[in-house]
Amino acid sequence: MPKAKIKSTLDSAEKQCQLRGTRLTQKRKMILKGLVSSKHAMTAYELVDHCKDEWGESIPVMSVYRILEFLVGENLVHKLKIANRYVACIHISCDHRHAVPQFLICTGCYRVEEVDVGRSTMGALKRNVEGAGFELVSEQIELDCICSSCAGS
Amino acid sequence: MPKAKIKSTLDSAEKQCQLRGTRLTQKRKMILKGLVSSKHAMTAYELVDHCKDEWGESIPVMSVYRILEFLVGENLVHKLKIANRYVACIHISCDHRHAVPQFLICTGCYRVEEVDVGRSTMGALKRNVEGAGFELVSEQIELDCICSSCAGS
DNA sequence: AATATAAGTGATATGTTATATCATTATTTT
DNA sequence: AAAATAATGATATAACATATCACTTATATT
Repeated sequence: MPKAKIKSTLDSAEKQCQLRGTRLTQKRKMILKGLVSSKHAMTAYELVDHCKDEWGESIPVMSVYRILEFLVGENLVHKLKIANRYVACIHISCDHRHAVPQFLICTGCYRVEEVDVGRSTMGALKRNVEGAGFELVSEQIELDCICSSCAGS
Repeated sequence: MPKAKIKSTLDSAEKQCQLRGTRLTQKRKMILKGLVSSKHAMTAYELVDHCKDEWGESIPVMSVYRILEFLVGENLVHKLKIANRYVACIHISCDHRHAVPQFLICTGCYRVEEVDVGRSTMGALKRNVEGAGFELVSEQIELDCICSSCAGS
């Protein structure tokens, strides 16, 4: 991802936080930057290492988890539960509210693509949920895949 | 689940293993029984406790993980990755191959319902996968929900 | 039946992911 | 500046999972 795009994404994130009256602190920005810069979903511990290696910053893992929790709450980051990893939301720059996300997660390298689930598709899944007397808590589809690069090797 | 149904399910599982030339040993049967008897998805450690409490059997957690791996391989048990838990397949008794499963997982009590995803719905999700140059590895949809009983309280 | 082979299980250690709790520091409000 | 609130650090531990080697049980071969 080009530097300029990263910067504008972080600026956009900051603006969104300001609007909501929350603060994108330096540490939070750093974690978000780590995720925005990566095509791959990362664990909290990998982010600790990344901050140390890339910027010489030692952030305790507890803080990273808290920061991730904050970023998820601000809709800037998604937690991928099937992988126990985190990715930046691809919609940070385009302010608008996005549709239900479908995450394609490479089980080889954890590269992630985020696409939109169509309304009718989501409707069908939701009808199954309601038909069983359940309520959907988290509107997010995660699928174990392999990316072209991992499939080729 | 009524005792008779549990027994017939285990018998069916045993038969399927025989056909494939694999063995449903006593320990494996015990773990499967634990899952078949439960409406709730369970962790490996919970199964250790269950075997101890219910049948006075001490099974090391390492063995439980191995047994779960076996049972998943035999399509008798599903691993729910978003919950780090396991559930018995609902199709053990009805020999036939089932469609792509959609798991509705209560985040409150881990009660699970397994339903079928419609062909067209799955087709739409798959097109998204292929459109991004990925390949689906595991045909299984898991959704975080709340069950009626947990929603009521 | 005795032996060889393979499959299954036990024991031990350790790795990975995540949370609880209390202390400290930084920011905002009064 | 003091008080209140928010954020972070430090430490400990819980929860989930795998690696490896030893031992036992079941199956196949002689």
